[in-house]
Amino acid sequence: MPKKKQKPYHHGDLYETLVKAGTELLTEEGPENFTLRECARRAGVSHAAPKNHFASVEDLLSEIAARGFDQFVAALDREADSGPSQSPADRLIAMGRAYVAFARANPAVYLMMFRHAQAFAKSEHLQRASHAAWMQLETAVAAVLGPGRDDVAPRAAHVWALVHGIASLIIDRRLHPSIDTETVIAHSLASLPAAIRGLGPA
Amino acid sequence: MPKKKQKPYHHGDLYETLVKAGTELLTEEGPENFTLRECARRAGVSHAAPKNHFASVEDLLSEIAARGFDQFVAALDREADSGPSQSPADRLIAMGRAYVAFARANPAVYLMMFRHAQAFAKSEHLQRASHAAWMQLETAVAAVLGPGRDDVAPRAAHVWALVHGIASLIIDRRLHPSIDTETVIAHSLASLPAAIRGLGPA
DNA sequence: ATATCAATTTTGACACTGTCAACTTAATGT
DNA sequence: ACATTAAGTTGACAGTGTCAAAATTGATAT
Repeated sequence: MPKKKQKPYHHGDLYETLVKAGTELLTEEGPENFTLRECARRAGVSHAAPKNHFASVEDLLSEIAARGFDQFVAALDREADSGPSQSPADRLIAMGRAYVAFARANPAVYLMMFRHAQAFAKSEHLQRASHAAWMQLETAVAAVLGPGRDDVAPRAAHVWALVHGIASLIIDRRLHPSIDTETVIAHSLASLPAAIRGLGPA
Repeated sequence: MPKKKQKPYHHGDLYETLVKAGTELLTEEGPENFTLRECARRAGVSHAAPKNHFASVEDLLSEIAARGFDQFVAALDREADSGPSQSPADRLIAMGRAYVAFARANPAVYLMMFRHAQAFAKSEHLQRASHAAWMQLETAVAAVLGPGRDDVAPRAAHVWALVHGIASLIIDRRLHPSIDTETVIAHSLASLPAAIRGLGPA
């Protein structure tokens, strides 16, 4: 668990500086080239200085991921209500579009946000922020389903899986270049409301 | 590009031994703890011996991923025709179930199969095997859609995104423990045929 | 104001890693 | 039989995360 921000001593505010430098390094050089020592270099301190604020490199990445979730939730909230229509289905689709857009705009941070569970267990901030994102999704899905449904959670998981899958395939460049990304996003999201409502007792 | 398998010299067949040792190391210790030197150790050779067969650690991982794709395609083919029904929709759902099952059974290898695009460009085997998996999916989706559709590719991408998303969320333990995994899989896959067919000119 | 004290940072070290060059060993072809 | 080439070993280099000890800095108490 990273220490809480204290009063600035020598450096000023190394904790925040490291988070900022780390985020920049991550987005500029990619997750593969992320290095704690390079973060320290960019922050202008020695290689072992981060130890006082982050017990390990994982802790720094967890904090970066947690802040990614904060921005993520804010972005989805913003976009959900920005469209012309206000129907729950349209809101859900708008959120899905914002979800994928966020992932494409911040691929490296997005990857950190959805890494192995191990990092999640150790960071309170990350757990909290991640939970907030889930609640946001569950609420939107519940609105589409209407009252009296007992399967909100699995349906929300369905939505999450689809948008997460689209985002992941795009980020990792798994889709063949001949496939139009925007079409995939539009078609897939459009089918979502009907898909989660279910098609009767078939 | 890794060299082709030759006749055994000193070791016997180090190429194959390294692939096997690497796969075991990957599944036993996870991607984070994968090390070329540990592969060499397990193969009983010196730390630099792999250099003769794999120019870099990425090349070994690419070969492991390529073989994962081979098994993957075989497993999906097997499962697609194993069910009682033979309708295209049921076949697609069976393939989806097999997809997720494979990912859960081989999480580490699965991750390597869908990692950075960079590795894909360098390995012919990986490119070929990955392409075969895509063709397999496109064929199954085309059967569900029926003839005369010009949107097979984006619909196939939709299917891929959903199953990849489900598999990824499960592997990374992102779903809350209170959510029943099997229900999510069953519900999500069940909605797939109707979702990709589209719901008419709504 | 000065001395104390604790938080912060630096220095140096350790055990790792991937990769490379040079050397040694083994197998093959002629 | 011997030269050639492939395969494996040894040793090195730069770089990493983490740790312990030392040094430095700012705040605090006297």
